[in-house]
Amino acid sequence: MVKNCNFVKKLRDLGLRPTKQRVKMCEVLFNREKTFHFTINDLVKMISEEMNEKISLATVYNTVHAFQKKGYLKEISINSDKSYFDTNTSVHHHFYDEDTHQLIDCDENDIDPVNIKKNITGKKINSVEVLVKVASDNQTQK
Amino acid sequence: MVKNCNFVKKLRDLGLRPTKQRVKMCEVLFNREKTFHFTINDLVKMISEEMNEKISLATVYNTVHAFQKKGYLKEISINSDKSYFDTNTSVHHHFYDEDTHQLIDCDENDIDPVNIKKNITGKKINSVEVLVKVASDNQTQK
DNA sequence: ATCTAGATTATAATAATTCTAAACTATTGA
DNA sequence: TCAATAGTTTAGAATTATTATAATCTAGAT
Repeated sequence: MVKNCNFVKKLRDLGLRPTKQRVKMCEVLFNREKTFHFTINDLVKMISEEMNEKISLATVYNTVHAFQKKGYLKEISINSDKSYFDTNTSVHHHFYDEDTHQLIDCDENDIDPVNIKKNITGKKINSVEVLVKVASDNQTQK
Repeated sequence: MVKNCNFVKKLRDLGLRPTKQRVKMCEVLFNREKTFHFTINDLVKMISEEMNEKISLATVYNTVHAFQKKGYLKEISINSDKSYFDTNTSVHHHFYDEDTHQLIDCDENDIDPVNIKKNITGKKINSVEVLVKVASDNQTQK
């Protein structure tokens, strides 16, 4: 458990002003045992459930993007009508359940390191993401 | 090069009525040497350039989704404001250039097979996609 | 305490996609 | 061959996620 004052420090270290909205969002996102996945909509709901006052939608977007840019959140590559974010910023991969639209973390034991043998001149690799799409075994392919 | 009549047969085999819109879209998508990536918007442009009459946007969406469902097109998992499709339906992976927003195919020599050691009970693996995000080497991380 | 750059906010704007319901057409079978 | 019909196409409206705007507010510096 990280205390509020630590979020203030953390935000300062990232070069972000520790406004009360940002600190609150840190609490909601990072003050927990386990990392998790969320959409902006999920987050807005979580915030309104844990708060008296609300945070404007625009601020939620701005702050999530600011956190992402600073490497404090990760965006996950799924083709979806909405964006998914992950509070687990370590290198790891995902299963995506096409029936329930749920994301499941892989840990390092689930997938062997991916060996990239191609490289593109003048470009550096920023990330390597594996997405394993799964669906119910018994249903016909939809 | 596949001739039109073959697209008619192909569509029938897939259980899709060979309407003139669908045949036209087959020509635009599959009547070429190389596979390629596109967004709906790209495709609409390509169609209008290659045709006198236009195909309604709704039909383009419907048909792309029908082709995808039948395995005649693949959707690529990128987080983006728009969906990317691929006429190459074989198992292969992608580089994504974050500077230019271009997708580049990997062939089987570029990335070793991904070894998935986890399995989720009752679920079967539908696809395994690797996305390698690259960006200019000399620029500061944005 | 005051100033100011950076943040927050409500709302409008944008853009991709889906929905709707009417018109159209490929196929079936009489 | 032709009418019936189920499946398609269509224009436009509706929906949804996201971004832009511009006024107000505030954290941090002086």
